[in-house]
Amino acid sequence: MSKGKQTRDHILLKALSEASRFGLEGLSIGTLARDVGMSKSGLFAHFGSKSGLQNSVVQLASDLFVDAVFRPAVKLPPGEPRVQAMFDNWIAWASSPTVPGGCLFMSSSFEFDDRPGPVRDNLVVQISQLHDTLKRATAIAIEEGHFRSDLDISQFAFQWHSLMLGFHVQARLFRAPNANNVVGRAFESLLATARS
Amino acid sequence: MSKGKQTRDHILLKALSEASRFGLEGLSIGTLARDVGMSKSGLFAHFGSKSGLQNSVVQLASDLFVDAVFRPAVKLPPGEPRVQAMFDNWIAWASSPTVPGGCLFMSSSFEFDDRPGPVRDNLVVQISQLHDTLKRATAIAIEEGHFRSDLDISQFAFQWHSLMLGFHVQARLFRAPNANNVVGRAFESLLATARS
DNA sequence: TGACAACACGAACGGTCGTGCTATTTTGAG
DNA sequence: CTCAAAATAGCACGACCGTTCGTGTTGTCA
Repeated sequence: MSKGKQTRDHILLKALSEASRFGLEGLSIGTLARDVGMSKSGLFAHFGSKSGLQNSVVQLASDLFVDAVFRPAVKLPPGEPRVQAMFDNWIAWASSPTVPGGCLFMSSSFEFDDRPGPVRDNLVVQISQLHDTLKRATAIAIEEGHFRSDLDISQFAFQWHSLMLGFHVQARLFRAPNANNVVGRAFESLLATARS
Repeated sequence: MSKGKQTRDHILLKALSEASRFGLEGLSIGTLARDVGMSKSGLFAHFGSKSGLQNSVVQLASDLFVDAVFRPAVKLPPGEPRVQAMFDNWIAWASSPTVPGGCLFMSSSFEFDDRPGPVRDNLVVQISQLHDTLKRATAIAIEEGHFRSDLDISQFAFQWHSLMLGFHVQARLFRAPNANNVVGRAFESLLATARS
């Protein structure tokens, strides 16, 4: 890997960490440059603009999310085991030191819902893909006979996604120590209504 | 009402509108002053600091929320009717022109979860009260015999709250036209699991 | 090793940020 | 009508914002 890509990756990892805490808009090129120990202009040249930096962070977040949440899950038997693994991995990812402020897609969903532009567009694409993967996993669980055949897939994915948002609020805003248990029980009861 | 209070209220209403779109941190004293047609320093004097302005906006949001969501609901018969009314009113509030960016507490929960300070503290208090009111309404529905006596109140409130967050994402990020229907069905199915 | 591209730097730009001051205007009570 | 108090404006500040430019330094490959 060339020197440039190495630096770029180093910057982005730090930027993702910052963005998870203070938002994508909270990213500051000057502060970020100081944190990684280089000049503002040197860092800036890697991305061309602030929105370029933000989009790169979103891309990295997406890649790491897939690696941490989805990819390990598909190694398990199809159907409910995969669904359960995706849920568990997602919770674990949201508590990973890579994103000390929690899953970037959770906070960014609210930060950019009313900020038109390329970053918002990119976020919508990435989060839609995420949401679609949830639906696909649900569909497979139906095919495998684990879930009811008349289960509404969109409805299930929506409730699943909602629970993850609720978890974020309990864990990060309220700092509730039992947030993991609460969301776990809620998901289990969601599973119960879905089983055949 | 004195002239000062009048101006203050006018400022805060506009500030709430802005904050619902771009976040409490996205508020800018200069921009806000231009919008309401007064000088930066004149506006500033009303709040003493930016966090003073932010806290005042949170307070206003809380007052208006109670007026729009909770107060009309308690005029209904206690129990499930009130729960249902709170849900409906909350959805309506999130689409009200007063908050063109949606319910402020939804977005602020994610914006300030990692920003220590007086604004975060204030938000935690207000949103906790909100959450407690959900729990109280649930408890009453149990007392009235509408809900199962062994229903876990915290669990119910958590799932309720989560659905509202999910609704925000569907409606505002994805701009899903059927967001109201989706969340409505989800809440109905949540009610179904809670009934005795 | 020499040459060229890739990379990083420092300085500066026009703006906006929140926040102090001091004046001036406006308000409302006696 | 008067006059103190309240409200607003004007101006300036230091800091930081994203961005541009010209120049040096460093890595990469022939």
